[in-house]
Amino acid sequence: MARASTTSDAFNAVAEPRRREILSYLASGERPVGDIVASLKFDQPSVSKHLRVLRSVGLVRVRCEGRHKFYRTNAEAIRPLHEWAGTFERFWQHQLLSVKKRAEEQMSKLIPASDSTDTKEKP
Amino acid sequence: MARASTTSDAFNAVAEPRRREILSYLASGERPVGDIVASLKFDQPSVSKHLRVLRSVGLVRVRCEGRHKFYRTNAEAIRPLHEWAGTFERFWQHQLLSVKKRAEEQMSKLIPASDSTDTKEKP
DNA sequence: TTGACATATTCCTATATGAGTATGTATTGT
DNA sequence: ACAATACATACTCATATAGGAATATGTCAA
Repeated sequence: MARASTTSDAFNAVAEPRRREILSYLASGERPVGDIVASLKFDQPSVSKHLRVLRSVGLVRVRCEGRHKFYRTNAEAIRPLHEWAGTFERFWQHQLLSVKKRAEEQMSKLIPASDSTDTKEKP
Repeated sequence: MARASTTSDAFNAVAEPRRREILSYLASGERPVGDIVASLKFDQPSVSKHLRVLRSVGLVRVRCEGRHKFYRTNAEAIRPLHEWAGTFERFWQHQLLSVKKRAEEQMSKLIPASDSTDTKEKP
């Protein structure tokens, strides 16, 4: 089996760095395609194709006005990603604590008289 | 050009659903490969290959002990993903507010006498 | 209508999968 | 030494890109 389609979900869609750039660019407000091309310096067909992928998974929305199409990021669609990653937050916090604790233990070995915290000594 | 390698960064690595499952499974503590195979019901070679991808981008760590290899999720490596998605948080909050406001405006149209907030009327 | 402008689509190609199967490599127990 | 156990790697195959070039579609303006 090949890799899952880029249009299969937000995870696959944002795996492409240029699509992430486009999302960031469009986050603060809608812009016509030409602005993306001019600002990010990608080929126009490339931008169109990336937008198609992003649109297919709901990461961007379009508003047509004459010959312009205004795209904007649909931040809501990024939330599942944020939440999935967030389920690991307590683990990396735990890891940081462990690292801190080990560092402090090393400290106490090197400077046995000192406490492992940076609390001022009581005079 | 083809799609970027799955081993090019965490974004590409977690695009694969099975790899996300493995990461979640290994988040709470280290497990031997056999446990992953037994619990998630993937083929053993498939698990090994996914672990290889995850390891190459630092999403998992290994500890070898005899003929067992204990893998664990390195949550720290998921943080950049969480933070990237987090940069959109204020936008989706803004979107939710807009939706709420529009809904309330609709409400006031339907029930002109009522205020757009749920504040009790002063008697 | 005709031309200019803004976007989208098509065609091509090199490359990278992921699943399945078979096989290789350590390491342990007897 | 030998068999069993635990993982990793190699091979094949169907499929999905992403970029580049060329072209198509749609809309406005004179």
